[in-house]
Amino acid sequence: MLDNALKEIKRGVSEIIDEKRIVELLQNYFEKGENYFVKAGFDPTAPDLHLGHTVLLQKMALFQKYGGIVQFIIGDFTGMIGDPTGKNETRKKLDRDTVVKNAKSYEEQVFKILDPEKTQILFNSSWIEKLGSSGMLELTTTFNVARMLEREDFEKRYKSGASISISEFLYPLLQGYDSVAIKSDIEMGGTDQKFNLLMGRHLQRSYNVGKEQAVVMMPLLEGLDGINKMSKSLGNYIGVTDEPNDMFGKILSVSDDLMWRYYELLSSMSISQIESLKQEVSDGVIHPKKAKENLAIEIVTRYHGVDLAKIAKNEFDKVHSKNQLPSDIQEFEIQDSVWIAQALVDCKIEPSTSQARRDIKQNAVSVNQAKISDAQLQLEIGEYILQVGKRKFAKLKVK
RNA sequence: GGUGAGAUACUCAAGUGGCCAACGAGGGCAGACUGUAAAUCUGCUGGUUUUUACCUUCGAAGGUUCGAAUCCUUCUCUCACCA
Repeated sequence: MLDNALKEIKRGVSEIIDEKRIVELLQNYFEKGENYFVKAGFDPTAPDLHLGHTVLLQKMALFQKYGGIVQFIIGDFTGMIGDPTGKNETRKKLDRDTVVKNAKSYEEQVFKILDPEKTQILFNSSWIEKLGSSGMLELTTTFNVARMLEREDFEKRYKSGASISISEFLYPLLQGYDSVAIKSDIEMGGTDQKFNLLMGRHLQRSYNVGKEQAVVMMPLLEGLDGINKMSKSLGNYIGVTDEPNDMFGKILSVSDDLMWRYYELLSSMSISQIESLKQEVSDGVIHPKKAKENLAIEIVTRYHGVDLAKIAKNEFDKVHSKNQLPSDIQEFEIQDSVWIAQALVDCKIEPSTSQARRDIKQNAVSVNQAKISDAQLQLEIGEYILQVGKRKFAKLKVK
């Protein structure tokens, strides 16, 4: 029982610090039914979760299955500083309404994975603001600059002479102080958070909390490009609120290699099942596309339900495999006859008439399923299906 | 505080009076090929129904010039070295 739980927990993790402690917690749960706290911190802005975040969330959900109470911390105070990356400037404090609104939005997304019954949503301003200036000062005495500079990001910037703001030193300290305030038993985060996560242990010791949190680090999921980590700013992400069709298409567009990575970190299939699937694919028994489809269905089902997932699959086959039109095309209406390039812009499938001209020249534009080559074409009164490339469609009615 | 260097399109980065809507790379888009991809090859990548043309763009504002991303002045911001 315990062995199995531990094995499940260790799946896909990149590093665990103080595994003994986790075993202890699990043991207490199995023997005495005791719960424990699992902490994870999130930025208060833009609650737009993508599958990269869900790697962490799914692991948190697993802890919930084995007695963990998740402490979901919204860093509304630390958000003002911003996690040091060198680029972040001090940000404005979000007003209460915005914070509350963002928190709501987090809940909607997060509870697709986490069990609401076993989740506490907490705001770190509620205890950090109580610290006051003397408390803050006390906090700074627990650590020294030399060690702070060990943090990879600081070290690089220090060596290269780039600027490091004093306030940035406060970020790891305050985030670590969260662990003191809420007495977490385990803290979870991405591998890039190692320094901050360890800070929690350090501060729990300094403040005599009576326990030191174990740390579980999850790898950063690669984005659709297969190279960079998944992030919104790089545009290589699959959002948990993406439409079923988009979500399905994005997963299917992932490379074959990356597919296995996604299987490991996102699928609920066991490692051994994945291994045998992998074998079957390399033996040619199962087509890689089939394997990818199954993954896509599993993930879309998780966020949208089985019915929409099936529809998304059919839709994808229709458009990409059979080259038919999607069933749901946006419709537009225009008065009088229009120039084709202008029509494409008006239907929002081209950004400018210049771009439209180029695409027509490149044989990328179809009207009613037939490629066109005349950039001067006028659309007279009637109904048209316009298409640019493989993915952009619009239905146009000219009156 | 002093001295020096720099700011060019989505990003990096050439260009130092006209041949510049601006080399090159990455990214993106499109075509071919596919399994949906990836890889590969090819084309495009500021805007505009004057498309072998016109308009706007090289940190900002002025100026010199027939002509400025390029020269001059001021300003803003970044960076380096010294104190």
